[in-house]
Amino acid sequence: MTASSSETLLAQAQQVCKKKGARFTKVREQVFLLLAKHEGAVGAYDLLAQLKKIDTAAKPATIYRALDFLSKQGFVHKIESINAFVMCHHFGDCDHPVQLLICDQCGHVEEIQSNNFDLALRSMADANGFTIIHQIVEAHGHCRTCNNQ
Amino acid sequence: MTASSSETLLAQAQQVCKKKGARFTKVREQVFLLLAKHEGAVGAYDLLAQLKKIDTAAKPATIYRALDFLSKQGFVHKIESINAFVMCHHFGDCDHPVQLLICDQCGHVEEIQSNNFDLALRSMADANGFTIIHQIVEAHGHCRTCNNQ
DNA sequence: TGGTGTCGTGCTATAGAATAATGCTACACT
DNA sequence: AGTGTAGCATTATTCTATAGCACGACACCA
Repeated sequence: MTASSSETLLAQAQQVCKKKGARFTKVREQVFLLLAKHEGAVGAYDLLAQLKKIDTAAKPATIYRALDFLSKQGFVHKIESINAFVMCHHFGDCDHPVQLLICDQCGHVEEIQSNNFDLALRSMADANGFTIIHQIVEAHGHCRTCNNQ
Repeated sequence: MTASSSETLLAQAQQVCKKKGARFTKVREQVFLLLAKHEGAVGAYDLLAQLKKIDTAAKPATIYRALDFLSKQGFVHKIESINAFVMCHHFGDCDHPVQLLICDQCGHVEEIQSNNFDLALRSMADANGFTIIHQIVEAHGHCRTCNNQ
């Protein structure tokens, strides 16, 4: 993730927030940028360490609140299986359910979208009388690059 | 989960271990039984508290090692999104990928199986040159019972 | 029957992840 | 300027998970 493209992302995010009337405060922007600049997933405390470099007063709650906000806006996703966070590059129209491919070798995270997949899961749930509110789909394995080595 | 059916499960698990030459030790059995008797998901430290009643020397590592073993045998599944563990009732033939429906209201966990679903995920991964080793599919929402209330 | 290696365990400590509770502050709206 | 909501700082604490090391049990083979 280059600096310029993270600036672009930031601008987009600012637009989205403005439209929704959400307050994109300084801390939230800082955390957003840290995530945008970071290739792949980052742990909350890693982020905290980075944030502390520019804001010495930062504490765990600082990070978690920011991440909470960013998640709600759909800017970042939490990866439950590794307790880490990753920037979402499709936001704006980002209510979509998320499916993640996580490379255990290089740490790369690929976000994919499949309505079919979502439908399949929902219909299975339906058959059980179950109503889905939130779904977590995370596949671990080896990415293309690592496969070819 | 009644006592008798957990005994039945235990017997089945013992069979499986014998066949594979895996050592189903006392600690592992105790944890297995605790899980079998527990309806729904349990946290590791909850389990630890229960285990301590029959084995005062038990420590976190005791539980985690046992859970690790039981997971590898396919007897229990970890629910990544809530950091908890749940007994699998299909073992024996339990190499199957797991899909879980987790009721956020009553805590009930339903395990479902769909080869189609698995195939859909794999083909999507394939399209990205990604090889899946392990998959996590967890849907949160409301179960049939809670929906009808 | 004793030697040897592997696997399991006990134990201590510590790392890592997340939230609770409280009171203060900044900002938007009127 | 007044008021309410949302955000924030701070401290402490809870919950989750693993590292590292020494000891013991057991299987296997000679």
